[in-house]
This record gives sequence, C-alpha cells and structure tokens, in this order.
Amino acid sequence: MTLSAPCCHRRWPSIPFPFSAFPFPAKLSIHKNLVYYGKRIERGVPMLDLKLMQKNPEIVRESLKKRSSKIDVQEFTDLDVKRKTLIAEVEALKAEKNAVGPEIAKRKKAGEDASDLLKKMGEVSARTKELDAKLSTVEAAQKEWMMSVPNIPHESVPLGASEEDNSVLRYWGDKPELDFEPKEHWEIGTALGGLDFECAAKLAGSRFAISYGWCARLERALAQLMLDTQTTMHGYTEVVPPFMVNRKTMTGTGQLPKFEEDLFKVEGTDYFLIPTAEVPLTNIYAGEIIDEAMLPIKFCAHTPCFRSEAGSYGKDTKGLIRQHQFHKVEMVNFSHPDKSYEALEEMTAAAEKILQLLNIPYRVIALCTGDMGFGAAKTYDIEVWLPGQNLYREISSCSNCGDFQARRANIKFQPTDSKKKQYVHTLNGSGLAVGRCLVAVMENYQQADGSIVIPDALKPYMGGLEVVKA
RNA sequence: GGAGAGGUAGCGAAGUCCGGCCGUAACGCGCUCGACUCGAAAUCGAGUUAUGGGUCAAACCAUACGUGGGUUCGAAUCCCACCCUCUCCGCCA
Repeated sequence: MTLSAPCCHRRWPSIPFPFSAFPFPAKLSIHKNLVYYGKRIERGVPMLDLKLMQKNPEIVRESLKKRSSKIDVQEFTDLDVKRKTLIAEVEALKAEKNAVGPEIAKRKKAGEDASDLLKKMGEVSARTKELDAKLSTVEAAQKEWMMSVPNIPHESVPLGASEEDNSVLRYWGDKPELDFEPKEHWEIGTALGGLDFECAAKLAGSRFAISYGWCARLERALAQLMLDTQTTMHGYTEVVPPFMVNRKTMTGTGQLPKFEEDLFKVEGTDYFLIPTAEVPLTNIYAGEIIDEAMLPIKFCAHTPCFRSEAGSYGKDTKGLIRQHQFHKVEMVNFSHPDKSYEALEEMTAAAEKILQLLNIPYRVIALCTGDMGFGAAKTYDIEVWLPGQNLYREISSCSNCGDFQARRANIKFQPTDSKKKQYVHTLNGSGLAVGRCLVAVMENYQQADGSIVIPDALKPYMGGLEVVKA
C-alpha cells in the first residue's frame, strides 16, 4: 500500500532480458526541514545513534577499540554535558521571550507604555545571543566528533588489526593449469596492441590507461554482461547517475569530511568526481521517506570511478590494478533493517555470479574489524585469482552499512504497522570492478602463444570472437 | 548566460504588500481509527511533522516556512547574499 503521495515512489514494471526496469522515485519529496547542513543537523544530529552514545558509550568505546581507532569517547561525553547545560539555559530564556512577546504587542496595541518590558527583553535577547553562540561552538565540535567516528562493526565480524586477520570463507573454481610461465595482464594486453600505458601517461599522467580495439570492446562486453546479469537475474534496476556530485552527497555516504584527499574535486565548483557509484545511488533517497512496501530497493549502475589514490604511492604502479579512473558496476540495496544481513549474502552472491559465469576462480573473505571501511558494519571481499601475479586480488567489496549512511543522508522508511519512521539499512557492493575483471580475464584465459581465449559468456558481447591473437 | 515566477507539513495550497493569538500552520487531498452499512462507495466524527531538551513514561519546553546572515523586544512576513525548481530567450552535444 502506498502510504502517502503515490506518485512519489513508484515501481517499474519488469521487462524480460535484455531489458529490465524496476523501481525508482519518479518524483522526490524532500523533507525540507531535514536538509543536511540546516539547523537540524547542527542540533546534534547523530551519525551514530545519539541515545546510544549517551546511554551506552561503552559500546562505542568498544567498537572504536576493535577498529584500533584513537578516537576518545570521553570527548563526546564532556561535550554532551556542556551542550545540555547550555540548552537548558538558552531554552528557558527563549521561553520567557515567547511568553512576554504577546504582552508587548497587547500593550502597544492599547497604546500603553511597554518600555520596561522592552528593556528587559533587550537584555534577555543579548544574553540569548551570547549563549547561542557558545552552544553552536559546542554543537559544532560535537558534530565534528560524530562525523569522524566509523560505523560499529556487526558482532559476526572477525576481530583483528589488519588484513592479516581477515578470514577466508570459501573458494570457488579451479585455478587454470598453465604449462608455461603465466604473464601479467599488462604484458599480455600491450603485446596484443590492446593496452597502452605510455600514451595514457602522455595524455594525462601516471595511473591512466588507454584501451584499443579488442581490449576496449572486451571491457565494454564485461560491463554489459555484469549489467545484464544484475538487472535480469538479480532484480537490480539499472541507473545512470551523475558522475559528479556535491559535497552534501559525498557527506551522506561518508566519503566526506574525512577522506577528501582521496577524491578529485572540480576546481571552482562544489563538484567532486565520484569514487564509486555507491555515492550517487545511495543518495538517491537522501532526505526521503520510503514506503515499507517498496523495500528492498535495488539499484545498479555502470559508471567511471575516480580516485586520487593519495597515500598509495608506489603501490601497483604497473598495469590496470590501481588507476585514477576505472569502470565499475556497482550495486546498492536499500533494505529493511531486519533483512539487511540476508541482503548482504544475496548481494555477495550476485557479485560472485559474474565470476562464475566467466569461470574464473575466486575466494570470498570476511574483513576483520581493523580492515573494514569507515561506514561498513560488515564487509565481504571477493578476491579473484590472477595467475600472472600468482595471487588473489580484490575485485569486489560488498558491505552492509546498517543505518550509518541512512543517518547521515537521512533515509527513512515508513513502516506499515507503525507510525514511527525508521532508518533503512544501506548496502553496497561492486558487481564487479570492470577494469580488474578485465585483468582477470586476460590472465586466466591467456595461452602459451600469447593469445587470449574469450570466455563463453562474453562471446555474444564480442560479436562471436573466439580468441584474441597477434 | 539574460528575463520572469516560485520554494510553507505525506501532497497541493492560504498567509508575505500593512512584523506580534498564522506553525501541533486556514482550506483541499491522502492516510489511520471510529460511526453508518450485509459489505462497499458516499457521508459524518476524531486523529495525522521532525529534531533536540525534559520525564520511568507523560505533561511540558525549544527549534525549523529553500540555505546562511542582518534589522528588531519580536521575522514566514522587512533587508542582503547564496542554492534549487519551473517558464521564456540565448548558446550548445
């Protein structure tokens, strides 16, 4: 049942392969009073549950410890005490102001003298202004603290300090048995005329690549396969979002304010290039109230992603693994809080499906508390086998963010059986990183003669091409 | 980029010229509960923002009329800056 305005949120009719259509908001109804940088958020808007912070600060303290974070909960508690004291005083003054106001109006209307009240209120007003200023300082500090606190890990997340402590959950597929020394993808791709890093460096700089001919097409084919699979097999609605978004949007999903140096910003504007489609997709429902019957809402998008890779100097300098610009098919799920962990399993399976279709071996790992991203409550990484590098490399990361992003971006749903609006849970996952998948295809399907066999699943997208050779 | 119109609750919309019982915000729609009905429609009645403070829970108090400032004892209303939407014009893939 639609709760309110039925035009605001709508389900698309589903269309069979190769086209599909699913739900998206035809028209967004924004809650004007819930906009991020308005006074609402200044009044102590929680990134974590404020009540939880107040009543059970030890839970947050514990969480921060698990993440090896140095953030001090006591700072928050001290600020909170200050804030409450100030609020009590300010609000008492404002209540007085509101009580006396009509009296002044009444006297003036009757032509009586109100100068005593005016004088008194002048003092009250001055005092209020003073306290308000103090209050906003405290609130700003508290907000800053809140914004820098990472999400609380789910209880099922393995404890650990670094990637060493991640746990492998399962392996899939058999590593190809190669009776020759496997090459790395950049060698194979360059030799076949498909990849050119030198020219890309001329055009832009390091960490860029150019694909030509078969390689460009192969990349497109992979993206197509991914989109078609996610939309037709797994119920995701394909979206083409903006590739640049504003600061507010970046804050909603947690990239800002903490990680600005990882982003590319368009100078002279408020625009940032998206580091992942998670940002625009999740924020589609920012400030919205979703009807419970609409859940889960599942979006996927094929977009370029831009990352400055600050802090990874010297890492993966060769090849396609770590680029400033790469393509990714991203999945986002707005889930009912009770079902988000099921949804995480589903989403991970949807990402795995792509590698299964390509018949490329991979493993799934559960990230430990110390290795998880800022907004994640639980994360699975899918690591694909790369014979050239002789190791598993991350090709997908699927996270349940719980209500962390929903709080920042103000995404709620209206339960059917209750009046109280609740935060949704948001999930995001790569399904998959296209560039790294291209690497995986090249390395796993390479032949002794330097050619690449096209995986069966990609042949329809490659115009029937069977093999790429010199 | 130029000109004009607009931004008020789930939606639509009044109020803005002339500042003060107009913000649990008129009026309409929707939604929830109830009455009527065999049932439904229609009709009638009641209810229906969020956040913060406060409380065992309430009562109660404060804040929010696109955003941010200013004037004032007091601002949806007056002043300044900015953002967004719509219409027309220009430019453009």
